[in-house]
Amino acid sequence: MLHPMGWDAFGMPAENAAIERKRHPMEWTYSNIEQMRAQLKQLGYSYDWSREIATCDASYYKHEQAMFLQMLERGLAYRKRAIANWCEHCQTVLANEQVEDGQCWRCANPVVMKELLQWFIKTTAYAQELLDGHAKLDWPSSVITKQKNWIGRSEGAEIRFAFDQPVAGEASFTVFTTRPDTLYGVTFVSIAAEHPLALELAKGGANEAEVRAFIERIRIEHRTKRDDGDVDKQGIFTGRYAIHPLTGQSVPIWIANFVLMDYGTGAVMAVPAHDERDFEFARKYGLDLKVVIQPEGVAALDVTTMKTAFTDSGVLVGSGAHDGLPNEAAKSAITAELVGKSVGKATISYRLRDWLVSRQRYWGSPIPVIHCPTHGVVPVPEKDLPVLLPQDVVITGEGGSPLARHASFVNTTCPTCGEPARRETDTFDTFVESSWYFERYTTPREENRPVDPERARGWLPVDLYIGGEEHAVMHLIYARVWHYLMMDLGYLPKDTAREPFSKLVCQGMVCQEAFYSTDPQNPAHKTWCYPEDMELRDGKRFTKDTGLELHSAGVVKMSKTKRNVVDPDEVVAKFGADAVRLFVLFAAPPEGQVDWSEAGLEGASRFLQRVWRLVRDRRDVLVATQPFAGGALEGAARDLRRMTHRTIDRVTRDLGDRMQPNTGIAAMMELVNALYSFKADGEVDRAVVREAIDVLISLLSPFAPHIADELSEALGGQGNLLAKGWPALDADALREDTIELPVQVNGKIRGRVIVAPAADEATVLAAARADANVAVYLEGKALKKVIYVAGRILTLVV
RNA sequence: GCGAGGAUGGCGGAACUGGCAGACGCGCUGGACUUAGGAUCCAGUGCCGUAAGGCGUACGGGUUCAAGUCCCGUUCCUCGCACCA
Repeated sequence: MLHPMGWDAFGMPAENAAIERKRHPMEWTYSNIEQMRAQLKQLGYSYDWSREIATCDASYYKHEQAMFLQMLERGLAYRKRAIANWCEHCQTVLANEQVEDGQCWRCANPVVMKELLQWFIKTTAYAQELLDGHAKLDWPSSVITKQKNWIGRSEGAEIRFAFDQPVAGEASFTVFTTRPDTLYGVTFVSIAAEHPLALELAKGGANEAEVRAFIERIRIEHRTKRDDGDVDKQGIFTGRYAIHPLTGQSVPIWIANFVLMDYGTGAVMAVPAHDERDFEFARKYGLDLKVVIQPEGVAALDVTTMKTAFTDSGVLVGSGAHDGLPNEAAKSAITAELVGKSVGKATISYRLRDWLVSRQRYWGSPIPVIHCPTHGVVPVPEKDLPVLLPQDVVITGEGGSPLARHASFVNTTCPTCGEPARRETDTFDTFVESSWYFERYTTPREENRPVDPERARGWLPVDLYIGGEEHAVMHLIYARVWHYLMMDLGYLPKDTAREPFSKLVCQGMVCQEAFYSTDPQNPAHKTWCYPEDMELRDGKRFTKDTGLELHSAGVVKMSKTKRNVVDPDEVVAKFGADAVRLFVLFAAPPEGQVDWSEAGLEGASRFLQRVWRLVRDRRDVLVATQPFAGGALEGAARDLRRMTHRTIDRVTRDLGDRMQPNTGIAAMMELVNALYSFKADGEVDRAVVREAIDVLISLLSPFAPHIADELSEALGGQGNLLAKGWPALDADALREDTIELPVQVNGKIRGRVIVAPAADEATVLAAARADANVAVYLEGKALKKVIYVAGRILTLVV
């Protein structure tokens, strides 16, 4: 088993700390690692620290630089212009979550959309494989669904429309549609403002200036306002027409703000009678509608009275030879007609975009390319890797990337011609590091390649991957793609498991109620308050320092920002690592959220103390007693031993396939309760108790390793408990002589009878009739039906 | 709007394939021991009822001898996507 730990250490938190605290990201990062490593060790996790990695170490990131160069060579990574959030004041690109109400999170200046040359990895090449791979995965269905939506496969057709006259040398353009069945209902076409031909269409026309202004406005507004969801539909007529590929009619070409350039072909055929967006647009601008699908069994649609587009299924009308066809069948029929006339074809479109991996930031792995005035983009030769991130920089957060101002980093020579050249100053998105760290864990000290292929294949795939559901799409898509890429680039053998994560469990967060106060001068600004800085007055909470009233933000994920955190060092000092571990495991099933509670923690601690006293109070007797070795038992001793072995069974399954440690802990608590109730009387009884306690200690050790080791030693155990192995289940001990069987009459429990577990129906029925209370309900009635589920229930119907 | 998941005592949660709803813990109530108890131990704790008994797994219906579990509809909550043609 491989149970490694490491540090995803590049990225914004360190860079922000550098800006705010005037500390170097490297120093800040490594001091955090030190502290967190100590905390994890204190909690007693069984990590293999010999495999520890930190992604900000050049010995790690140099391999992703090498892999990226391979991708570049094979065309799986490339550079193109793309639109990004840009703060003019800070001269930097912002992530979407750094844009607040259209303003920069740091300087509150407006954020604009700017086109920059950016680096991409071709995730779209794997769109279909990402979907097909889902069949092999034992993952939560919610995660699979999210990935499917993210990838967004849709089947449809590409259809070529000719221009009335060539535009910039082009005779035609192509649209993508999922509704070829509505093709005869096209009354206009819409193209994106970013479409290369958008401006060309208007050139020389009467309203060229207007169209130009419209395009400029939409290009800037387009993305920033998309978050609002409900942006008004806007468009402008280009003055030009397209020729319908089947009817030959002329339809006007519009530019519309809701058409996206980076999906499909950036142009759509508009069928306002059968598409909500086109309907809204057509009504706004007074464009024609044409009905080509009629619903069956209701009044015919009338374009003059329609209040909404008709998007359900029906039968084709006004569609030439296709009239009368159900619209589903018409999709392929019309596509076939298009193919026959060489003006279209069936195609599949995906929402998934290529992965933008460049960031104009300091704290990340440099992208290993050089820009030469003569030779353009030149990869850094592999022998020159890694491109080290320079340490001697000043980070202010303003004026763009510090790397761009670092002369000795930027100024270099072209590997091809040796002339002066400029080094790329963008760094990788941190999702790059997290996309292959699990591969690296298999052989973390390989010097000259990312992994040792044979050994990596041996370890992979990851049998059980545990992570938060927030990684459902981005990380878990990128990591799958990177694994495919490593296989396809030859870093892993061809027979390596194609999917990197077999089973995925999304664990819940640790949560606690968070409180904030608002400044009367500036009510929008929340100041979060630590629990120790609060005081209670008249049932309300106030801050100790400013005296402002506090408001609850509810029970939310612990975060330093919201100050609803607990210091692991403090709780470990107070309750011990074992109690903390036990509490977290007991409070909820793994996928559920844990609400932090001091009372719950005390409960866990109380249980451990109960176990401790159980051993301490009987220590001398226990040490002098050998555990029960087998043989006949009766009465309470037999019951206790059955309980012991049932607990082995339950805990084993709860830690295994069921993956429900909370119920396993409950089982151990029941065993402890039974041990407290048991009165040991005589040698055999004591042997059974000794066995039960030995078992309890072993079962407890994965949950509370420190106390388990301590107790084992107190009872004369030698060495590590782990070496002793897991307790063996004695199936014989589980057997019961008699059971209490509930008896129902007409669906209600009316009595219980004591019978042998395998008693036959006649015996059980006789016993039931003999039960006084059952007899009351059977009195004077004919027995219509008897249902006997052996070992479970007897139901009588009268 | 679309998609996914969920709703069980005062609280966190159990209940494995339809078969005794509420395991275990927290909290609460009473008692014991104690100078003391926020330690420990014992008892109780879904709701109504003195009891017998009745009612109970968001709400309304259905299938079944039997439903927290299966089916249909409704409400609410959480998450994701949100002009993707």
